[in-house]
Order: sequence, then structure tokens, then C-alpha cells
Amino acid sequence: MLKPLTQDQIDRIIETAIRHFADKGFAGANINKIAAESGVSVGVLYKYYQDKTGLFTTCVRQSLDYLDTVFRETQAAGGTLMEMIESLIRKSQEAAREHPEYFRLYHQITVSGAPEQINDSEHGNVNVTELIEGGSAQLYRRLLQEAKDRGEIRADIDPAMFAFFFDNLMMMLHFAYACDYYRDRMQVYCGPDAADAGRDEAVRKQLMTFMEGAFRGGD
Amino acid sequence: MLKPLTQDQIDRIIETAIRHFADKGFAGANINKIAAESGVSVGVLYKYYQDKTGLFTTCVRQSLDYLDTVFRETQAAGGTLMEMIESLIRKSQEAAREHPEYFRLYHQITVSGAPEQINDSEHGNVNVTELIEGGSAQLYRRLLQEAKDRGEIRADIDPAMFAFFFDNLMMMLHFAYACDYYRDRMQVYCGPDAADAGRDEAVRKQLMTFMEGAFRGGD
Amino acid sequence: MLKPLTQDQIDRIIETAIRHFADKGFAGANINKIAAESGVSVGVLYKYYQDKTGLFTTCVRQSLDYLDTVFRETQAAGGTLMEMIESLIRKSQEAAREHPEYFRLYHQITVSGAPEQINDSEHGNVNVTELIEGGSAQLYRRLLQEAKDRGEIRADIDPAMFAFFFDNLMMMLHFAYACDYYRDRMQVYCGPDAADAGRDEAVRKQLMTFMEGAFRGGD
Amino acid sequence: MLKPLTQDQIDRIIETAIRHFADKGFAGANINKIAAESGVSVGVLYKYYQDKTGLFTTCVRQSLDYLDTVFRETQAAGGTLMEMIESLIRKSQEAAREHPEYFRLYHQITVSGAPEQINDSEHGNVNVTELIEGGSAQLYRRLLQEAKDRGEIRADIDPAMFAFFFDNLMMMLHFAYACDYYRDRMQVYCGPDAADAGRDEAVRKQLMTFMEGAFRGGD
DNA sequence: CATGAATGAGTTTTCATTCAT
DNA sequence: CATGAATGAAAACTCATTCAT
Repeated sequence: MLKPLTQDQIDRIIETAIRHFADKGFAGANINKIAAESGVSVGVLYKYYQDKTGLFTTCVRQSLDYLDTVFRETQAAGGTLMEMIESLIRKSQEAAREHPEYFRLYHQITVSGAPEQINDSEHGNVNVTELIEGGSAQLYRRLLQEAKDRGEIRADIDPAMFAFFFDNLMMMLHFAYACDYYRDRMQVYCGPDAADAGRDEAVRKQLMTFMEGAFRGGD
Repeated sequence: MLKPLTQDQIDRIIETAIRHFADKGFAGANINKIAAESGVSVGVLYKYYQDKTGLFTTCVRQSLDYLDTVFRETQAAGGTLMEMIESLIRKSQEAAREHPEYFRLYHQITVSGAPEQINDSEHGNVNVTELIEGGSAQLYRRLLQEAKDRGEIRADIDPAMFAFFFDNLMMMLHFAYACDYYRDRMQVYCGPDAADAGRDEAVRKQLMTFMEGAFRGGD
Repeated sequence: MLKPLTQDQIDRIIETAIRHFADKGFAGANINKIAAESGVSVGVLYKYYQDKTGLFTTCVRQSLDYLDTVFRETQAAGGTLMEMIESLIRKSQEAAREHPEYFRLYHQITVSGAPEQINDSEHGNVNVTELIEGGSAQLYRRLLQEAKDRGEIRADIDPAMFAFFFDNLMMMLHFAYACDYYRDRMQVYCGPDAADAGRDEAVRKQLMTFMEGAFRGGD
Repeated sequence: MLKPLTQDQIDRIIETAIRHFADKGFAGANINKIAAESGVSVGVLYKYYQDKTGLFTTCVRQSLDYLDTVFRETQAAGGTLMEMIESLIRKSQEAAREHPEYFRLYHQITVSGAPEQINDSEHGNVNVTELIEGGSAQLYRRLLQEAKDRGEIRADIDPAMFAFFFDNLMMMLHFAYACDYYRDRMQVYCGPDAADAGRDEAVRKQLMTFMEGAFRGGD
């Protein structure tokens, strides 16, 4: 990497690019507009990032790093399963309100048509899925396994699959707070104010009730 | 005059278009390629469909009609809540295996960047969300309310929100069977054979266990 | 020519085509729309007229025939020069109000970009100008020559050139009544009601005064 | 960076575009051909001009500016009415020989089918008619009014209408020198050499005689 | 034969990428 | 080296003309 761009400029490029990719998708975003809006020339974009895909990749990596950080913090907190779950939901709500664009961009990479390989200096060319989900999958599975071992949750479940269902619910919650379509959908189900910050606690409680029931079962 | 397109040809156009839109997204799909692959000229696409958006709309409508039909059948079946849920999951699995492209296309419309209005002769210009979810939202809410009234499920829940969580799990299941990203993700969580047809029953059982616990709670 | 088309149908085609060509120009008009609006198939258009240019040619011929007839009537009337001029202006005003589309189409053929050759069964392929102007040029020149010989107008003029100026004024009058641009322009010069039927007599009188002065000179 | 277009290149684009629009009309002109013939890529056309209409507008504005300049010069000269008229005719002849393409383009905008609005930074979106004629209409009307007040011309005329007739004659003269159709027509009336430069003086004299008679009347 | 649906070359316009300055 | 104008391939869309029925 060349030096002349300040960190501020780089941040601004990525921030702008994330917004554009998140809102228009990979194909719909326009490199020239991203450059102009970032206050840099197209030339430097192509100096710093191989091509459109390279820039996209960087944006995705940054978004994932953010999400990772959020979840790692929670993980570190410890506590009972339900305490951790509450913490995760709360963090998700905060993060989705703070940086909806990261979640929106995440949603974009789930769509076919987006570049499927991410070039990561750490991991080489990796499939996006592994990169993203590897971490939380293992974490959630472990949490559930431990909770099961401790007798906190029912014994007759497959921790992997329950972790999967659990993460499904979390993802959909993220999208409901960050993506237009899913927000609309939440409002269709739960009323026009369902996605407002004022309802966050109510939503969190209901979701915990749902999950708690799911994990504990009728015992 | 030249022979009008046979129903077969029209079907082939739509089928091809659905595949392209589902795989590349709205912006990424190419009208000329769809025409060529359908074995017709671009001209007929523009005779039959107003423009790219019109063709997309038709594809979406067809996909939604299919999904609607599948769920209406289930709805008609009746039974206890858990019986209906089992039926819904089973149908989803079958449908997602039979026509993954419909689910993939559905997924595409959840992405910002896709046309947001669908022109439906029946409904006029409608927001896609309402069109899609209006039906199942009402259905699921009612099912839960009735189950609650019958004492089949716990009393301390908000049926609207539980219906929302329930549908979230269903959607994610659909995507896991139909969309590359979500399938990969399911495999990361549950193992490389998780999405195989041979595991359908196991998945269904686990999901039902999960949902049953969620709905009944620890009583 | 084949028979199956009734005269009514042919009239309708030509009437429609004239309107389209007059309003959108040769390049801007659309054969398929003309056919549809005429209530016939494109096929028969191509049976009766070689191609777009052929149809255009026919439309032009018909418009010119109409204009020709109008002027021939006047010519037959006889009288002094100024009587004939009054008659010509009056006829022009009436004709331009009755069939502005013929004058508009005439205007279109003066534009480069329109087909320059007209295929006339009578004249073969002729340059449009000759076909149109040959007649009135000779007529006007003769009228002026005779008026000059009779001492009705000044002696020191070139009858050919004065005939040209005279026809220029007539053409511009036609366009002022028939073509949007020229009507607007007349209104800029003479006020917003200048092109209204109610002002026809005033316009005619002023134009006659103008012409009479021009022809007689200050003697 | 790549060298921006030189003024020469821009001039060449506009010159080429004017020629194409003047010769083929708005609908008939082809942006790609204009680019190719100007020695630039299509891309720059769309960087410098919003779209085809924008390029057309620029061409029209340039042509009108030129015509305006020509007439403003004459206006500044002063003198008797007939001196000014002679000057106007002479300038018209010179200008029409120097830049027939400007007059041809002017003619194109009188045709329905051309874009009707011109986007002028100075005037905003204006109707072409007003833009063009506003200036000369007022000028001519004033000239005639003053000449009338000075007793140079007859008293029983409507200066607005006579100004209109006068301008009609001037326009037709322009077209006769610049547009194929009108040149042919002039030749039909006045002989094959009528539009040659060698006849300019004769034409001018005849036209002045015509106008002088018209303005002075038989007194 | 009349039909009018299909054709596909041709047009406008966009935008990722290059490269002269 | 950074710049950002230029490039031109590619994509959506139109419409004169053909030709199977």
C-alpha cells in the first residue's frame, strides 16, 4: 500500500463505498460516484484496490470485522446462556441502529450475483460464508453444548442445529433493523412502530421468551 | 402471420428469466442473454413485457403465486398447531427442492437495488412486502391466536411477534435450501450433509422441537 | 394495386400517416403505430407502399394535390392582381384552418433529412421542389408579368423575383396558421390572438396593403 | 490525467454535431457517428453534454448566438430605415454564405419533432420561439414605429404586422441561401443562378425595392 | 392473399478501467 | 506518483421489415 492517502481519506472511501454497495448492491454501485463522493480520484481507487471487486471485498471485510468485534465483546462477557443471549440481542439492536449499513452490506453478500470470493490477506481467497460464519457457528455451538452439559437447556437437542436456528433468528433481527424490506415485513407482522427504538426492549423480551422456550423445552 | 409464441415458449422465457434474475439479481441479469437463451429475439421480450422491470415483475409474480399456492394448501389442511407446522416445514422442504429458483428470486427482492414496486393487475402497484407477507402474516397470527385460545400454547406471548419469529425461521429454512450462501452457512453450522434431502426429516424434527418449545414454553 | 382495401380504409391510412408524419417528421413517425391507428395490418401497408419512404411519398403527393387544387380554383377565378391576391390569401387562411396537417407535412419536406425524391407515377422520380413549386412559380410569374403589362404594377421589377417574394410571404402565412413554431412566432410579433380566426380579416388586409405597396411602389 | 479536450476538439464536436443535426434533423442524427466523425469517443459526448437533447441544445444556442451577433451589429449601425434594411439583407447574405449550417439548424428547430425546450443558463428553460424572436421582433417593431413617426413610411400600417411580414421575407431569404429545398425553390422561381453569390446584389436590390414599396405605399 | 407476431440491426446511454500528463 | 478525462465495450430498448400461417 502506498502512503499518500491519509487514514482519514481511506476511512472516507470505505465508508462511502460501504454505503453505496449496501444500498445499490454490487452491480448497481458506481465506482466513479464512490470516488467523487469520497473526494478522491478514481485513479487512487485503482491504486489501492485492484478493481471493483477488490473494493467490495475490502468493504465487506471491514463490515465483518465490525460485526465480529461486537460479538466477541459479548462472548467475553460470560454468564448464563440466557444472559448471553440477552446481551447478544441487545448488542445487535444497538449495532444495527448505529451501523445499519454494515448489516445491509452483509445482506448483500448473501445474494447470488455478488462476488463470492473474498480476498483476505489473512485467509487468502476464501469463501465468504466460512469467513463470516465460522466464528459464530463455533461459538454458538459451544455455548449451547456447555449449557446442555450444565443442564441449563433440554438434553434432547442437536446443539449444532439449535445454534443454526438461533443464529437464523439473530440474522433476521439484524435485517429487520437494517434492511428496508425486512423492516417493512416486521411492520406488517408486528405493527408500524415495531422497528422503532422505543420497542427494542419489548422485542428483546419476546425474542428471549421465544428462545428460552425453544432451548428449555417443556420440562 | 408468424405463429405467436406457444405457451411452451413463454414458459421457457419466464423460466430462463427467473433463473437469470435469481442468480444474478435484477441489475446483473441481461435481457439480451435471456432472450438468446430462451430461443427468442429481444423484440418479443419487449412485445410481451414492457421493459426489464416488467419482465422481472412477471417472474416475481409467478414465483410468489407458486409459494402462495404451496402455503394455501397447507393452510387448508387444518389440524393442531404443531401438525400445521410440520406440514408447513415439509411443504417448504419439498418446494425448495422442487423449485429453488423461486425462493432464490424471492430472496433477490429483499435486497435494496431491486425494483420495489410490483405491478399487479389485481393489486395495482403494490409494495412487494405487503403483497408477499400480508397473507402469511395474517394467517400465522391467527393460527397462533387460536392456538393460544385453545390453550395449546403459552399465554404470555404476543402472537404477532411470535408469528414474526416463526416466519423468520421458515424463511431462513427456505433460503438454506435454495440459496448458495445460506446453504453454505447451514453446512458450516450443521455439517456438510445438512442440506441434503436425506437429512430433511432430521432437520424438520429439530426445527419442530425448537418451535414447540418456543410456543409452549416451560410449563 | 390490390383491391381488397376499400377506399375508406386507404383514406384512413393516408390521413393517419399524414398526421403522424406532419407531427413527428419522417424519422420520428412509426409505421407500426400508423398501421394500428389506421386499423390495418403492417403487412398491407407494405403491400400497398414499398416502404416507409413510399408511404411518405404518397402522403406528400396527396397533400400537394390538395394545395394545388386550392390554388387552381383561385387561378381560375380571374380578376385584377389584387383581387386574385385577396382570393389567394383568403383561400390560404381557409385551407390552413381546414387542413393544417397538409401544410405541416409540406413544411416537413422542406427540412433536410426528409426523403428528397418523390416517386410520382405521373412524373417518375422527381425532385420534390420542382413538383411543388413548378406550378405556382409559373402562375405567379405570369400573373405579375400580365399585371405589369397592363400597368397595374410598377415597371422596374423582375417579375420572377417578385413572384418569389410574394410566394415567400404566402408560405410563411401558411406556416403561421399551421405549424406550432411559426404560430408562436406570429404571436410574438403580433400578439397572442394574432393567429385566431377572428383576426383573419385584419391580417389579410395588412398583408394586402403590404403587397400592394410592394407591387405598385411609390408612384 | 489524460489531456482534457482542447478547445479545438470541442469546436470540432460542435461543428460536426451542428452539421449532422442541420442535415438529418434531431431524430435522424446519430450520436455515435457524431462522436466518430469528431474524433472522440461517445463517452466524452456524454461527459460534456447531458444527452442527445443537451448536445442539440448547445448546437442551437451556438447558432442562435451567431445569428444574434450578426443582427446586433447591424442594429448598432443606425441610419434610415432603408439603410438599415440594406445592411440587414447584406449581412444575411454574407452570413448565410459563411455559415449556412447555422441557418439550416435554425430551420430544423421550426419543425415539429425537434425538442421544444432549450436549456439556457441565462434564460432557464425557454421556449425556442421566444428566445429567438423576442429580440428581432422588438427591434423590427421599434424600427418601423420610429420610421413611421419620422414619416419615412406610410401611416396606415400596423407596425407589428409589417415587422412580421418583413421578418418573414428575411427568414425566407436565409433559408433560400442555406437550405437545399428553399434554394431549389428560389432557382425554380428565379433561374438556376439565382442563389449564386454573383446575383447577391441583384437580389438585394429587388428585395429592397419590394420592401420599400411595401413600407412607403403608393404616395 | 392478409395478417401481425417475430426479427435483429441499430440507437442511446452507462460506467469500469486505463493512461497521458 | 496522483489525477481525472477519455475510452469503448456492453446493455436496454426501438422499429422497419419480413414471412409463416
